[in-house]
Amino acid sequence: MSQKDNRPPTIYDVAKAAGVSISTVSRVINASSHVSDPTRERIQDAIDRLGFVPKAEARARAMKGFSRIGVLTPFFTAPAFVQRLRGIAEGLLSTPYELTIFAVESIEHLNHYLATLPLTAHLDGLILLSLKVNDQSANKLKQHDLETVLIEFPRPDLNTVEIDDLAGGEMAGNYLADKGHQSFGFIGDTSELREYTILPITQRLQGFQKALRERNLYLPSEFICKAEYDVQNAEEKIEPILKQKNHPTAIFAATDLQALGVVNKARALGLRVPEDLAVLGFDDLDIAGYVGLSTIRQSLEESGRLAVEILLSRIKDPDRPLRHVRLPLKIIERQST
Amino acid sequence: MSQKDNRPPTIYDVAKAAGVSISTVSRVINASSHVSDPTRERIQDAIDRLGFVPKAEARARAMKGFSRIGVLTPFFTAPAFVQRLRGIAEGLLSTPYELTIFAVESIEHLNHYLATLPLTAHLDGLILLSLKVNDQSANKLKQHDLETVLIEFPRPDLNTVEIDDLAGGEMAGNYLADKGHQSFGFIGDTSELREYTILPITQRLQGFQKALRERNLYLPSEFICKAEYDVQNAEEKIEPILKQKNHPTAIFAATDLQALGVVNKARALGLRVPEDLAVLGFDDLDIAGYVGLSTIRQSLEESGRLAVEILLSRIKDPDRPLRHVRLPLKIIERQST
DNA sequence: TGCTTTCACGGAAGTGCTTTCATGCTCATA
DNA sequence: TATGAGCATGAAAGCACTTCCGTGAAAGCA
Repeated sequence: MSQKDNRPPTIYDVAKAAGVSISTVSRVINASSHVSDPTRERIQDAIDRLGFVPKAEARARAMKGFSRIGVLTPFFTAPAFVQRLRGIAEGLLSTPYELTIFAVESIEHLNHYLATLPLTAHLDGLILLSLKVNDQSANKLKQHDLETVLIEFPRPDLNTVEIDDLAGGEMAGNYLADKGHQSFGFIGDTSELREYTILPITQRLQGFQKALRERNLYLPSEFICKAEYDVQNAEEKIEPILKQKNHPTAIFAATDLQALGVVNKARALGLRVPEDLAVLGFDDLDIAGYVGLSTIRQSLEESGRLAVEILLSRIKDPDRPLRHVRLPLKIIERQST
Repeated sequence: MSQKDNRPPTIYDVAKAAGVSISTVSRVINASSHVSDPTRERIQDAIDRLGFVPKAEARARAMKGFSRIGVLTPFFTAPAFVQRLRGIAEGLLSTPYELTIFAVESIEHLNHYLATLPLTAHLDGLILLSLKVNDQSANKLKQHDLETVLIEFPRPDLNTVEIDDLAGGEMAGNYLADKGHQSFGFIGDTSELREYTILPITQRLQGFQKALRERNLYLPSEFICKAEYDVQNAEEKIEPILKQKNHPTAIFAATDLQALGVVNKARALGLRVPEDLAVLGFDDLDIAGYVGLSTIRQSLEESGRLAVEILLSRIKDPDRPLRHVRLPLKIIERQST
């Protein structure tokens, strides 16, 4: 019995017990591969037998960062956030970084997070999804050297991943006009509910109007409609418009969920989609593919992956310049137009 | 400028700034005597100025009462996991607990997590989503006193939240038979792809068959169909069945995504849903509501909330007995049946 | 004045871990 | 047969501290 008195076992004891070097033990404790199965097993065995627990303090010392990246997200009720999150998780998959999610549910909550996370959360990096960052918070982040990437919120002094909502609106207008439509409608969501998120429907609408205007087409204000970000509410709000005898023949919805509501209601009213009514969404959620909705793809997963990429590259080398990536948009034509 | 870039200051930085050796700084930090007053003051000054916090201490503090709960999930590609996660996040919202997500992508990966997380992750609790836990891993969890809740995997020695898939299948059978159907089909997913997850379609199928048998109805094996967990693949796989002249009039899909594929394909083939073909799904994903799919609700969010509740109550009082909750299922009738 | 104490302080050796680099090994390729 | 690619492994160099030991100078005592 070569037990070291009654002191807690160290990695050396484990190594000796398993007949390997401490490096190899460290490898099996951490995710690293490059350890053969039999060896790994022997080591696991020794760990269990000795009741070895790595001392957190020693680890902290030896390790560079915390291996933690945090994501601040409006409470993920919306599919768009989920898909972005998926991209983030995917990007982090082959890295040693942990993914910790902080759900934001009010603007105070957000600002509280932004004030305290850099100090107490022990993060190497932070990604914010569609959240407003004011000057004060931004300074705090920079002051504490917490690398940050903003998705879907512009800020010259922080890394950002954005899309061009105005251009997206224009694409929609041009696309529908090219299809020969003459009368249009728009449905967007009322984002006033949440002051801390931004859902830039206004810009999408402006782009849409701009494209139409340039072709001498017109979007009547009575065909502009706002609804909550939700299928059912969109169904209700669009109903009076679709019931008019000369309803628009093409509707651009600022989000896929609302586009789906429009399609549902149209069908329920006996309108054929796309023959009687073309519907174009925005986002390209998974669900758009499932139900054959034409839409403008904004590469949600990609935005997450990209944010991770930017974050990790800056963590690795803080001297890299800030990046402001604008993701391309693309019309995905399916069966609703 | 002798600034150490952006890295947090170390004891060396303080020593240099105060013009002393690190030993002396260490003495000051640890309140040891044998330091002259002027020197002590100079050092304190430097400490304050640099905002020095001993790293190990910081780490230890961070990990002390961790307030961290981890979720192991098959890489959240499937909406069902997302909804469970949503329930978990919701349950954690008003608590001081952080939510850290560990995405599992292979069985080795899972077992590695199970072997090392109890040691190094500093978690107060762990929730596993639809993941297989073997005896060895379970022992490890218990041995390290890591409170654990399993969702959708049965184990008498750990807390569990489950549903009764067999009963769910029976509900489907009874429901469709009550509607007067005489000929049935089934589509389920091939979960062989991922040995680490469990998608208990077999039981759903068995329950379905059982209910039908008890009414002297029959599910022909040529109408049992397996597809990947995916809308498009379901569309493809169900096509030959729907094309037969006496195709079934009711199809039970073991998951909503596949149900949706069936509905899509049926419509594409000119069949009316539900007049010519009734389709019943399983899960009640958000999307089921969006597209009017009848389904069997398994309260995905609720499973997450419940898991959190169980976990927190056991963390608070480890003497509470293990819990094995079985969530009720409910038929949600919409437009596809 | 000479000698021991005392005490502030620096040097350097641990501490328990991670990580980089070097090495030998086995296969597959030229 | 030479070559190298890939991988499991060990040796050793950190990491950010603590602590032990030793030194020189001031202080105390005769």
